[in-house]
Amino acid sequence: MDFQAVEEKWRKKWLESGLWKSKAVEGKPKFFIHFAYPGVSGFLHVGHMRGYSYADMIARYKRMTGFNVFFPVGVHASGNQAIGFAKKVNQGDEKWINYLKANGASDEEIEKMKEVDFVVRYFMNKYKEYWELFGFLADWDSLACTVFPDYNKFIQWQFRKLKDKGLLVKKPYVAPFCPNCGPVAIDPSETDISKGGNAEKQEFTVLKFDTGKGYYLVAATLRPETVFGQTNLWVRPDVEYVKARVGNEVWVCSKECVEKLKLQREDVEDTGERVKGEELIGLKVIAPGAERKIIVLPSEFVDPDFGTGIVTSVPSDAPYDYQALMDLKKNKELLDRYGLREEVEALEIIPIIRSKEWGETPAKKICEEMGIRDQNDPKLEEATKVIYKAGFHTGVMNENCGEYAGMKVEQAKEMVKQKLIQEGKADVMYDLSEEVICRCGARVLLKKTPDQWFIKYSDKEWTEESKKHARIMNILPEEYYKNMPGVLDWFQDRACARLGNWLGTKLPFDERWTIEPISDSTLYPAFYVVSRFVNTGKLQLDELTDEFFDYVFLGKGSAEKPVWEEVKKEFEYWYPVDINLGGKEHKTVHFPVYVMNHVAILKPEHWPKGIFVNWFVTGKGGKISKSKGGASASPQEAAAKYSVDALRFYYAHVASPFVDIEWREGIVTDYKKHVENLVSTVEKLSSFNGVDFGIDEWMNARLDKHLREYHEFMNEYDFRKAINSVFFDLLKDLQYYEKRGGNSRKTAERVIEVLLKTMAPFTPFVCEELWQRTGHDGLISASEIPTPEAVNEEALEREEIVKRVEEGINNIMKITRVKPSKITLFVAPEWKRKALVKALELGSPKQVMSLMEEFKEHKAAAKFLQFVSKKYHELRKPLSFDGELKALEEAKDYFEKTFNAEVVVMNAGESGHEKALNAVPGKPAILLE
RNA sequence: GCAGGGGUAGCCAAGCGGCCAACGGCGCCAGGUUCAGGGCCUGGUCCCUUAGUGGGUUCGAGGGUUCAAAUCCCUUCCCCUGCACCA
Repeated sequence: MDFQAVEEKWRKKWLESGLWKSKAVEGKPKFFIHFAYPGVSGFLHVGHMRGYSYADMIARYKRMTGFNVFFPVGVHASGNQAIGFAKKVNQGDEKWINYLKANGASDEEIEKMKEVDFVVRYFMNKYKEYWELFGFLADWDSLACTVFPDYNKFIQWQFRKLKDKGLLVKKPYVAPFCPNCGPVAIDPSETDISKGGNAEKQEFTVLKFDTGKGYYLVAATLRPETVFGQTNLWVRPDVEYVKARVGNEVWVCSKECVEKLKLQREDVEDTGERVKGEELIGLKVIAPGAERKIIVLPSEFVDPDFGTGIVTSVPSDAPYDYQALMDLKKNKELLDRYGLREEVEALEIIPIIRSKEWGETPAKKICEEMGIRDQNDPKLEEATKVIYKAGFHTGVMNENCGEYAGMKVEQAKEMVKQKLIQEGKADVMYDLSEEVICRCGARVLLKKTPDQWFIKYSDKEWTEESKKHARIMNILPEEYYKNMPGVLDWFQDRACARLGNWLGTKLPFDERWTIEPISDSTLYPAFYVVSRFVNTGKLQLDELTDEFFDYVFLGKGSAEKPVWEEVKKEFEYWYPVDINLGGKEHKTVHFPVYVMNHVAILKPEHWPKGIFVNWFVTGKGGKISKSKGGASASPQEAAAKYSVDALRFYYAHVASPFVDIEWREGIVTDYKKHVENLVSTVEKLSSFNGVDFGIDEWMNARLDKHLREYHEFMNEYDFRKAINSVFFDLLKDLQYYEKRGGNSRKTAERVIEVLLKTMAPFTPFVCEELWQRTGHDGLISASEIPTPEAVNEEALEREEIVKRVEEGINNIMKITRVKPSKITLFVAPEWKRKALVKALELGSPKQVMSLMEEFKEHKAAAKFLQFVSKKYHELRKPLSFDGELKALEEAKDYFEKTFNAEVVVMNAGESGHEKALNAVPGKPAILLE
């Protein structure tokens, strides 16, 4: 079969059919599903298609089981990604342009991508193409984009609602900031930045050391509790330090530090005075907390770009300090130059914290253990981490730490810091743990915004209400359901808007601010209903007033135009959302705010009903990155290579949606074979032309069983199990059916119907094609999946007996290497059945042997009851003697043909043969001769 | 650190109190198929035993609950993910 041609054909037919269009139908059950729309972030790869495909599968299944389905899609373009892309094209960034070309962008398109608007439209259309390629029956009329004016109006309405409810607050905030681009996000995927994705914002305690000369030396530390062990200060002799006015004090620190401080507080001013590090050496200053005079010493490891450029030395607990001190003590020449020999030689380590593992002078211990060479040894970084961690969790403050003596470091840390700040001996500053460079090339620093807008997710009542609702939601997987209340509790206020030039919606009451990408994507499923009306020209942009949204979403006011009424009806029909599907990356970001915003703004009957979280497709050893990903994992290439059906089949079946899967070409190839197998199976079935006989009863019972299981599993969205039943198990059954001589046309037709319809949600193209080829009219996608008849359990059990006998004969033949000419099957006599039933009624194997009394007249009674007792939990109520006999008699021809031997069936009770005693109800004894 | 998830046979991966020596796939072994193009089918794949429905040792490690544990509880080791102006 030419899969690509078939796909093309049905894509077109589906589009023409309008099956994807959604309209409220009074009285018909509805199903609203969507996935968290992708951000404009480059081309997608096969990994992204996994989750999206799940949404389409569910939508298709629901559509084929009597639901009216709404499956809208959208694109998220807020933020600065598209801006960045346009900038790259403008700059002629070769890497980026090659990437665009490799993914099929034409020269004209690339030229046009100098415009941000075009970038957005280009990728939006691209994403839509992927979805169409994969056969989605999505409501294309509802397509929404977060930077389009209609969407903006909706978001502005939403933010006015939040503000009215007092859920927007302003407070100071410190965040990464680029001097050119404004606020940036630091995350490992490095969307906004080009370097430093793993940097963390750290809060330093700035210790102020009084020089007695009208200015302070300042040192930043992450370990304020170690102030008691300070022995000296470190400065770099070659660095020129700055005297800066901070409030009404004068601080001495590095130039870089002044720049950072300026971003974090308003009262910083460079006095223009400079002081060389050298000049500070030998100075005596008062160490805050320790309250004693310590000396300023030279060192090499101090980085003017980190902290304040001056370091307080705690050689007991800081490996760098310890090593620098040791180095200095050895360096007589240097000491003599500064005339510090005596004082430095007299410096002693002051133990202040003790821990089980590292004792009282951890820095010394670890430096010795790790064999640190000198203060420039890179291993010091690691040593510092180890000691910091151990000290923080297991450390206890020593007696020489005043009121903190005996206290755990974990506790003391914060208390010491607070006290120092209170007493005016310390302050706070923020710095990044490593260098961060913006996409534009500038250095990213931390900046304080005094009046940052936040959404007040910390609100107690709101959180509680949301948690309460989450409990009645259908959240998959189960672990996430259990986790959701915790996530909602953990979710604190979120900065929701940023200054500067970003794509997105302006805050309606303060247009300097652009709403940040997460915050403008919380209530948007509601907007899909509206966007359909806008896209089809039934609503004009200027009609999207607050009154309109109030009326449609909240039922407030009255319809100014008839179309308002219509939109409202649609909204009320489709809402709430049945499933919001998204990747696991949304677990602690999008989903909680999605729930909370619904709870805050909409009526309870419109709060979301379900969340479905899917995991990723990874490359070898990591994520397939869409920005770095090659064309090999592109949806188009994969589709051409394996067929879309094979890919969808792969997603649905290869593993649970709730685990990561590794993209392996060989595995996908297997699924392509399975699709081919589906085709050939249906072709074969079409040629069946016989009539029903015994085995058809079994085949039909199996079909019913598979159908029943299929629907059960699909209701839990367990695609893998559903497919196992209705595809893999069914094909096995079919093989067996043929082996047993089945060839009924009627049965074959039923198999075809069940197979194609149940598989249609997963492999829609090939099912549609085969449906047509087997002479059916209409779209299979628009048909109903059959529901099962009552399963004929007895027919199933009869065949199980036949299978057991066949297996038994094979076993015995193999072991004995006997090729029998006569096979005798001994059917367990009636009394054994009676005994078995009675035993099962006892409910436990314990008392089984007490039945001995009743059956003692039978020679095999003891042996049989022992067997029953032992296998108690495996045994089930047996078929009647006649039923078993019938099964074997019917299969007699089959056995004779298979084993080429005479087959005799008889009542074990009427045979004197020793083997006959082994007969068990449902499992005849076998004699080969 | 805080929060969450996980460790199952050579590998991937189901199972989550009895029907489990443990689904399925890959790999490997044997056999079949007038079979040559990343085929298909049958059987085997922890050890032993055997005219089949039997025994022993397994599900990171160590304890415990139970008539019964891969499955529940405790302790312990190891791995992964998230931690917020990122979608």
